[in-house]
Amino acid sequence: MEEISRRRPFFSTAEELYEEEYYDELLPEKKRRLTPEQVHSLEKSFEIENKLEPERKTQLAKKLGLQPRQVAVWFQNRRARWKTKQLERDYDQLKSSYDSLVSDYESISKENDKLKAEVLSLMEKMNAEEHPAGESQAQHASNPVPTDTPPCLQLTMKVEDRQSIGSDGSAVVDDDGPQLLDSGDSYFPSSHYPDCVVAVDEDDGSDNGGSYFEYVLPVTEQQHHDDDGEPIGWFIWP
DNA sequence: TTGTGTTTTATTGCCTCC
DNA sequence: GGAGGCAATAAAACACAA
Repeated sequence: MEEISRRRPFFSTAEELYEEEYYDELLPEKKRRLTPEQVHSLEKSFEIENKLEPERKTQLAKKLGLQPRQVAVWFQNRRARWKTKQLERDYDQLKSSYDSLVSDYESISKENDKLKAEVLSLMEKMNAEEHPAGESQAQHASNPVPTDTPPCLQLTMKVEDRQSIGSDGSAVVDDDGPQLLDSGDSYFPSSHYPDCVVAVDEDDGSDNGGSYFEYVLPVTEQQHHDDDGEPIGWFIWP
């Protein structure tokens, strides 16, 4: 390349080794740090343009009293340092974005849990109003699901049971219950429960790769249907 | 003073572009 | 095929604690 060969010859005699002038002159192979002025000038030039055209390289080298090769090497190393710093900056930025997303997710998740609890409590309250205490105490004691509970509500309870016993995400809602017919995105066998609307949470957070029924709710006569007559949208509670 | 970690300068080898 | 860029690496220079 353009580098002038400045390799130091082997010293043949001790005299040569100790000859001050000779040593100083022929030692450039030994690394010399650039002066602060040289570095400052190179930095300024780098700020303007981090790539070096041959003409600029020659000019800079002449101006700073360096070999063009040294200038080229300095730019090379400077680009490498810049790249490293840039990677660190990118990493920090991504990390803070990620942290912020996690925080958002956590607060939304809490809000979601709160709303779920609210829905369940309202459902229980409604159930209690429909079936006042004492109406069928014995039955309630032995079976938490009243026989006259609408099919949708019964299924809801089964689903809750499935969740509470820590199912591993099997596609079967209940061993004795209806097998799931839908091989698509939802596990809900809607053909078995034509009067129900299902709110499905696609990701239950358990990483089991499946969906489960958050809520299964009966639909009133004011329900909305799509063109095929299937119930759509959220339920309207009676 | 010395051992050790970091920074800076320089080399090597490979790759791409003209 | 030569020039120049980059990644990996070596080695000198430097900083700093013990």
